[in-house]
Amino acid sequence: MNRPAGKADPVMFSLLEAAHALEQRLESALAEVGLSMAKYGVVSQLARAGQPLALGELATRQSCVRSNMTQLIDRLEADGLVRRVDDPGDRRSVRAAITRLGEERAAAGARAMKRVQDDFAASIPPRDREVLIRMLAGVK
Amino acid sequence: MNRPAGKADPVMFSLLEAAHALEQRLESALAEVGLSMAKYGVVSQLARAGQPLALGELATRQSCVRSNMTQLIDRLEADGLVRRVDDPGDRRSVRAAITRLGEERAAAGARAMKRVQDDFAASIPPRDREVLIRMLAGVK
DNA sequence: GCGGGACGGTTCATAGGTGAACAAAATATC
DNA sequence: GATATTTTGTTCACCTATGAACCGTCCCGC
Repeated sequence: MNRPAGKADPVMFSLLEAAHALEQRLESALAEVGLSMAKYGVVSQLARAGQPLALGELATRQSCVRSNMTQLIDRLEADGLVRRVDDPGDRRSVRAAITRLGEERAAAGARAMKRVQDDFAASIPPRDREVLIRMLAGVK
Repeated sequence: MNRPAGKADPVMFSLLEAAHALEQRLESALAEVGLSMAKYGVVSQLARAGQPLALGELATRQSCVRSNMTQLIDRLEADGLVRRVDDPGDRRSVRAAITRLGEERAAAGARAMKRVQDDFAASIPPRDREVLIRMLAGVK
């Protein structure tokens, strides 16, 4: 994202840089199957749910605001990965239904994610794993 | 950023979540002095440089593309924290000069950053510090 | 000296994110 | 049952970021 620069304590910035590098790797792995992190989040959520989900529900699950989900679903709909469907039980609500193509992309995306993840796991010495988990939990 | 969700390996996502939480804390600490991470990066760079810097140079230092710096400087100029000045030696070049107000904000931003940083450092057991540094370096 | 790159900044389209304001619909509350 | 409140999605304005296209300027090689 940016270079806060300066001498500063290197640990915090190392953490931010490492996370950023990791995000870049995930983004480019997903890009190969025509997805972004944001889009993958939604289609994988829908694929796992096995049924259409309300936009507000999706926003909650992806921890973002509703207006963001509106736009994201606009783009996913334009990509043909998702369809907006009415909720017969609540006329305010709009639900997102995954398409066949969306399911295929979600599956391909999951494989791409797994490759990066395995790669990452392999770069962490098993001995250090617990230490890392413990420290990261403390940051939240 | 988003919730990749699923069971998945928790370590990678813990790292991403921790970094995200940290970024949020930095953003809100800076927001109290009217800055964002992006803006702080530029004004602190200029304050440290002690002289106007070319936009391309700033973009390189902040690791972003030049078009992004153009817009960021637009906003900083609107905020009155920075001024565009000509480079007498190269008529293509545009340099950013920090204003008095910009210097004040940079200083206030640095204090805000330091608070978060100290807070973060305190949450890392000194014993684990080296382990964390080593692992994060391996992720790059 | 001049023609062709290389370089520097801007503009535009696109993507992803936020928060405020809004209309329509669903619920409470009385 | 009529009124007030909450909830839902959208729209809008804004911020940050990228990459392509563009234009003016600089500089190199000939």
